[in-house]
Amino acid sequence: MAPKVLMVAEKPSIALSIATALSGGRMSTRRGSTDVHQFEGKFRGFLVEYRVTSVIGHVFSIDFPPKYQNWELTDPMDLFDAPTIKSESNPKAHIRRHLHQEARGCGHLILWLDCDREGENICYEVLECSGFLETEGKKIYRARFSSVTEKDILKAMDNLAAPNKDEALAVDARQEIDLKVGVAFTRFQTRFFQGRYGNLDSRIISYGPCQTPTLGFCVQRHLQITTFKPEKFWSLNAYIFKDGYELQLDWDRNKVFDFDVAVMFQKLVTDDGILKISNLSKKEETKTRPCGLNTVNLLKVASSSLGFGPQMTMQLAERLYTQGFISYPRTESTAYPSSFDFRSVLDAQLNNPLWGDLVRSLLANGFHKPRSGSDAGDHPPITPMRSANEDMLGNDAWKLYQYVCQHFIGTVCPDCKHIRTKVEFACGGEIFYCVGQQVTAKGFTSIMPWLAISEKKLPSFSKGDRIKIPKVDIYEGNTSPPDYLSESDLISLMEKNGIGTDASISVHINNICERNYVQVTSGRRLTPTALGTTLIRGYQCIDPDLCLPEIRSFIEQQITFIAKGEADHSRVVEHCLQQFAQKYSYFVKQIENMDALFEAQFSSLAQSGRLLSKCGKCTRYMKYIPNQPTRLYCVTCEEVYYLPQNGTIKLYKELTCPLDSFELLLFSMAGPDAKSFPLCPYCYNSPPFEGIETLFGSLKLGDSKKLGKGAGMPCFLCPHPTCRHSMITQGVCACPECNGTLILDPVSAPKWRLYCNMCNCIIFLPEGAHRISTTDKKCSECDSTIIEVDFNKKSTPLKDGATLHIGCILCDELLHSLVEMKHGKSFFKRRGGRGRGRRRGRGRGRGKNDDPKMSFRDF
DNA sequence: GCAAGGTC
Repeated sequence: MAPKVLMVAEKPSIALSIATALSGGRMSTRRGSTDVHQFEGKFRGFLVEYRVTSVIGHVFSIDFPPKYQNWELTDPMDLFDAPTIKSESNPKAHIRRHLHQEARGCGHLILWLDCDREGENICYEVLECSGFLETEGKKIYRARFSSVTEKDILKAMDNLAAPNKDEALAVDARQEIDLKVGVAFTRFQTRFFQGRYGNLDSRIISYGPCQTPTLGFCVQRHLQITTFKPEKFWSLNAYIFKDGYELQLDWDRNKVFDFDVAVMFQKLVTDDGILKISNLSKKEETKTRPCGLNTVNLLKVASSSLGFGPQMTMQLAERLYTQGFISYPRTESTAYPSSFDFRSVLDAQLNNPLWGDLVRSLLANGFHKPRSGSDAGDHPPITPMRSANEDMLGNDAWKLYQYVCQHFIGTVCPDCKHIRTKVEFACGGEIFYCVGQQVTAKGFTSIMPWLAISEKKLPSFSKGDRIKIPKVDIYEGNTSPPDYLSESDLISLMEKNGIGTDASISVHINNICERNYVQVTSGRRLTPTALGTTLIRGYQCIDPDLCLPEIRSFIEQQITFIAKGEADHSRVVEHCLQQFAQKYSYFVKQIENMDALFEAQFSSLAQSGRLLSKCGKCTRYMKYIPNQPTRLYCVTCEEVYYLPQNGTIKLYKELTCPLDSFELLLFSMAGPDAKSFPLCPYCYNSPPFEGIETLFGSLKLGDSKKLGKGAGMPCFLCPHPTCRHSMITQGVCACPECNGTLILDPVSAPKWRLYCNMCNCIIFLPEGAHRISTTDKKCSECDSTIIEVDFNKKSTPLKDGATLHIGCILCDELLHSLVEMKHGKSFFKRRGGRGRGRRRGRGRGRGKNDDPKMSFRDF
């Protein structure tokens, strides 16, 4: 059997290109987590079976172990020294399993990951999954390629190298530093400010080495605008009449800031009264055609000309790419590889009704190669692939596609040529001028008309001409502040300062919008909110480094030492984290300074909200703060009680919680089939239990997510992960002892307890009860309400959907006779010896029954 | 619930 060679690319499309190039299109494709292309071919002189597949970006992502996931119990400072774990980024895709399976039986592995640091890091993720590192005799190769053309792929196959561990480690370092710094600061400031002010409407107050400097740019501009002091200025406008029309001349000094000086110059000019043409220049200028389109430029144009935000642009571009209309949309490069086939790209556009003619003439008369740009070694510039029309793509995607086409055609068009004429006039020692423009060759501007040169004709002048000045006006103006940063300006700043990458710039901008730090206003300009501004001003007064772009470049520079093999990975990480931990600790100490700014900006809880329900501690009414996060604030106790979000809240039957005397509330979820449930604000905010034995084993903190399917719905009411409170339809009935109201203990699951709010009687229900409701039946013995209990299938020997009807909680003997199941079988064994006259105990005491399952009180 | 980076 032929030896097997496995090849792994970063994304399915590259795997396909590689397989097609190496097999000449003669391969078979197997579906899997990602497609596997198989074919036979030569490798180092031997006939082998190739398998080409891919990952989908990073296989793993980094996080903290579960122990550190609880915000309440983890000091963010400890995160700097915490261990980290890597888990599959997308467990559902089963990439790890896929690679492991495909690697079986393969003696050679060729890594075709993108040729950048991230790609190098993914190489080692692939190595880990494939088991290639552990097995002796298996060969690992790294293909280095700058494009996925057949030529480049074959060249890479002839020059296989080894993966670069240092570059991979540099990425590991960045991941760990970003995680620890971001999460520590985010948790601290979120917990500090969250709920502290009434009109502070953000649930998460995040911090990150990319998003925060991005916000910093927007706020910096905002501060320039708000602190701007307009200044008066004056300028001279000279007018002449020539060839029958009036022409305004510009003043060489542009403007002066002293009115008397302006008047003096005006006098000098009017006293002279004659303009002499002192200089006349005429030269041909070139406006060069564009170079290839990269992601950043696409985002800028889409925002400024098409009105699409970066997030939307990337979504549209992604769709156009997966449908084969454009090439890969995440690229830094503006230069095409030398072997690029421009002709076939143009061929695909021949039938376009808008630019087909232009393309035809370019193909017939020869076209230019694009202006040389920069080759980042990642992917070629964004280029149209298949031809399309508006009906195929839909309005927005069509606009973006159209731009990509126009830009591409522009890159292969001639440059635009124009003649610029400048006439200079001297008068009274001052110089005035006017400029004319005449286009001689439209070049690429015919397909990109928004870049066209506007023509301006001038009358004919000759050097030495003397012209009488009819009037010289003084124009008075005010200097004006700059406008808010446009998205396009911000993208430029981010690119210039190395914030984010082609793939992540849009995410950072989206982040600061979603976190309510900035708002997109007309013309896609970014206006910081009070929260955004206050945060940045806060960093500026505690530690300005925290919001400067240098914080990113510092990390990049440090990890570059690792990538170049100049420094040890763990020492660099340790050094960086030590510095950030120091910054963190200083920030925590100084947070009061930031809080002072918040206090000035936001209203205190005592000033906001309306009175809603009574506090169980001081019995006074607490305030309901409707701004997110919605919460109650007790002005007397100065305590905050968070409420479930995204719904409405009102008093619940004026009942109080038996555990803490807080008034119960009724929460109704939003939406058409909104559910409602009662809750106690105090219990809802109580810390969760740890180590409790549940239906699902011993429970640890942070386990609630793991319970997953089959565990039923988690509780909306309390933080207890196994509480099934949300499923209770009616949790109250009459107490058999005193006819008071029985209320479910909100934190007692899975052992439901009923409390009586009058006599403090406690009644335990059988374990596993997960839904409790009152019925309209009455106990014949004592006239108490009969309640109904549903059991979870996991917790009882009952069949699915079984229901246990329980009789009167007090009168034991009735219990037996009332037991029935929906599926016809009895849950309780029929036994003798129980009957009237048994002890009618109350409370927690364990009864002496033959069968412990028999009595509620035995649980 | 938190970062930034891949990719879909």
